[in-house]
Amino acid sequence: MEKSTKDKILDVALELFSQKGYKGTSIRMISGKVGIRESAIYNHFKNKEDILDTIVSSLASSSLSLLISQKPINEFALKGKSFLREFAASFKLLSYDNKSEKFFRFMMIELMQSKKIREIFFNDFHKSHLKILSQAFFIMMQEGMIHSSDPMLMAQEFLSPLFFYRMQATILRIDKENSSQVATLFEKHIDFFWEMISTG
Amino acid sequence: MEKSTKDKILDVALELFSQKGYKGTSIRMISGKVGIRESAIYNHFKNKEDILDTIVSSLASSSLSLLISQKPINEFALKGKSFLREFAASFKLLSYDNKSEKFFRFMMIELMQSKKIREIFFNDFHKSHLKILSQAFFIMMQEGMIHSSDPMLMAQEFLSPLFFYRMQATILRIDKENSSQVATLFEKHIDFFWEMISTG
DNA sequence: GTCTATACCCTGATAGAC
DNA sequence: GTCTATCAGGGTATAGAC
Repeated sequence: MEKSTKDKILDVALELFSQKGYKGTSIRMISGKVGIRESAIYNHFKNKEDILDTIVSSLASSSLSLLISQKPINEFALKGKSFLREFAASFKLLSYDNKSEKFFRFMMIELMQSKKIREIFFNDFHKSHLKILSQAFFIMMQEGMIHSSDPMLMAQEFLSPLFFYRMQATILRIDKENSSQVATLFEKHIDFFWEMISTG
Repeated sequence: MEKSTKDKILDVALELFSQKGYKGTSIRMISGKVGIRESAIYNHFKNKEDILDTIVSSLASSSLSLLISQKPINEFALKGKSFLREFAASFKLLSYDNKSEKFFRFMMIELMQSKKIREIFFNDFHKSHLKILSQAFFIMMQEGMIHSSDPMLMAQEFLSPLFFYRMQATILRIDKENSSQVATLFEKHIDFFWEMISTG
């Protein structure tokens, strides 16, 4: 199965967008890497923005929240520390998934420049994670598994390091520097956090 | 005291760089906002990159670490929670300082695109904060003020939310949305964190 | 679906008059 | 120190042949 030209364009565009941002990537560069002329791009996409929109709408909704929100949250929350471990593992895995990683890099570049990306970041990315986590912490509190506190604050406090460690790992890997030390922080975060909140 | 043309150029350039990034800002836009012709820019700076370098070298070293590393770290660390409160307050204040805020936005845009900015982020920004915090936590552990743990991990766990909350506040303010809810997170973070680590 | 050719705009930068 | 004039290069996009 050969990849269609359209898919090749999308792959190359995501690659370049994640390295140089939207404005820093030219139709010329995309077509050159795909192996066609600039004008041939316009047989597949209306214009440059159309390429971007296609990529964004296919990658915007976080695969993490989809993964978890399949079943009712109770089943997960009652697993306590294991739930947090699984959540963090999914989060960490995303930074090793090729497309997710590239989209994350692109999102970071555009976050301060594009309102559309900011909305995706908050709605699809951030809020959906906070919702799952705060619900889970609420249940854990009810069950007496963890100390009582504001579940939403706890969710923020739990999620922030995961985001920051992912960002650090991404940055280090750009320069092909060793990111294994940062990678261990994901697991250490779980141990540290659980140690602090658990009633055990 | 009138501002010199050179300073006007630097101010306008930082403003635009923080909104559109380095590549997205043209000499024409800068000169236009300053009120001179493109060519007049070159009487003050060798080229576009020279403008950037001047800005970066004047804003790179975080004012926060300078503020704190004046005195030996012991004096601060022994204050326990108050030290953390002061640290977070300085961190929060930076996001309300006009130039610091603009430089932060610029740094976020360029983090995935420029190796130079990545080095500044890690060396001037991140590592210096981690060093201060880990030293402070180490002292607090010795004094029995907080539970024993890995001081560097604790520093990472303490700093990550501060960074993430600052980033959220910055993003919200771009769209002129209400950031007061995020602003309270800085203080809540201190209470939450201290509650967890203190032996009291 | 891809090509050549072309239109037109924006970019950073320089030369030389004032 | 600022201006006008000018340049080469790269940007998006379209028309029309194959």
